Amino acid sequence: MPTTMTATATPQAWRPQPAATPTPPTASPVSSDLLPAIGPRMSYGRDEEIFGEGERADYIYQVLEGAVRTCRFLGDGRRQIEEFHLAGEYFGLETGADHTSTAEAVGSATVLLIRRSTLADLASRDLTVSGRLLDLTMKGLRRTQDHVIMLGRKGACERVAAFLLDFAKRTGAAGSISLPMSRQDIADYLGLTIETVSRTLSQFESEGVIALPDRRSVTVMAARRLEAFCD
Amino acid sequence: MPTTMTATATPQAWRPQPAATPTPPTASPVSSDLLPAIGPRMSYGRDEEIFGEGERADYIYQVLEGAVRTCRFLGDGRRQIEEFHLAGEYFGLETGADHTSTAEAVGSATVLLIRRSTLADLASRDLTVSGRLLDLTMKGLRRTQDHVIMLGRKGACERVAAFLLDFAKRTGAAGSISLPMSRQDIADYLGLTIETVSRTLSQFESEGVIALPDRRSVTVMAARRLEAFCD
DNA sequence: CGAGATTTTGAAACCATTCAAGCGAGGTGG
DNA sequence: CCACCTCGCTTGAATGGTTTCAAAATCTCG
Repeated sequence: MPTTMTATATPQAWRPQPAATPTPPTASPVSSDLLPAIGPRMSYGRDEEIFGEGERADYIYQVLEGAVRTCRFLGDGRRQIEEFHLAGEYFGLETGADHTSTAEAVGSATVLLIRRSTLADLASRDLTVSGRLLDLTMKGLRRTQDHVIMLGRKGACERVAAFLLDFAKRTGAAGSISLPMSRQDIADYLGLTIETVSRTLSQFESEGVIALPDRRSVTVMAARRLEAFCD
Repeated sequence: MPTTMTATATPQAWRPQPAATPTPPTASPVSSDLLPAIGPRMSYGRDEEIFGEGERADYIYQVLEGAVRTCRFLGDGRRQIEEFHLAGEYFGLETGADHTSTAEAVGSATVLLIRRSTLADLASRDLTVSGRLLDLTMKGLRRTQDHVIMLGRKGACERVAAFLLDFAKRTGAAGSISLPMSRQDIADYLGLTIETVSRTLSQFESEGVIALPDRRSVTVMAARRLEAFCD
């Protein structure tokens, strides 16, 4: 399956080097709502890289605004998005010294940086922190396992339906979903091609299961019927 | 891709109810080499269930002998194996109250049971334990992410090649690999059908990359060439 | 309004699956 | 001990879902 060329022509389309400069760390520390840690903020523009695979992992991150995608690349450019991280969610936790994935802003995004050494320090004193960290990691593992069964055993319709429902649930959008990511992002998350994603959405629309008001919105008309596609 | 019926005819073939009775917990506690925890042992026969999805997760487990598979099922019987756990490895860690996967013995297997409450207790006192637990979980997450990119973006040859190399590496088998699992297990791990796995192995053999002395053995003749298939 | 990028749609090709048959090892009973 | 049966695996042929290739349509933004 020498699959998907992730991008059309220019790599910059989906893996752009920071042409726009990231907002430098602000002095104003903001306390995180989940971990009692503080740190600087950073803002990124659409498709900007937050960290790259192989870079040193000195921080972990929490999304404050926007959405972030973590992904990995195969030698020939094939891309697999591991997860979309929405406001409030954490990403960039590593067990080793380096990042094993790349993180990029899906649209404009602001993230909170938490120094790993600070966190380790904190966790060694406060049991709730280390517990929270473990819980967070396990929840991530669970989600990734869901991803595995989807990619391993589900067809295109099931994948797209599951994606829409999951996204609706996570954003708390009752009915109308606003998608921050492109079709290519969705395809690379679902292990499909952009064409298949588009066709599947069109099919759902023609069946009256969803409506597609514009390119970045999906209205769920019949959640029940969508669920029936999931498995 | 209304895929793979996991089993041929009888569900018992791959999800047999314990006809053979599991060995009841032994009185002799055995200390674990990784976590300073002790507990009873249990032995299981081929394809016997260790715990089922939805059951209460009172223990975590370490493989002492043999191999264990953790998997999940879709409504229509499709199966996805999440991981094969070999001697020394842990499985069954959960963040919630219940197991989210099913665990079964691949062949005969012996496992060490570690009571979750005991472990939690231990972790709350000993920082090395809680750290070890987090590390373990993160390593599991990393492996699952590897699984995701494989299922999402790799073709059949790449999957089988990667599986063989990973298994060889984990068992420390230089050259000759002894597979405890069936072709169906491999297929359900790789998100393929049994026929595709078989064909791919035959192809590798005909190309001189591997040899297949018997059904449960693989000899890697040209590791370098096998690696080239991986991505 | 025009140019480029993204998305949709169509047709053809391809890879993996499905369906089906044959092979071979292991176990059982005569 | 061998015939016979079963089960797992292999192999072949046909089908089909997804991808690939190509082009039209739509949106975005200067």
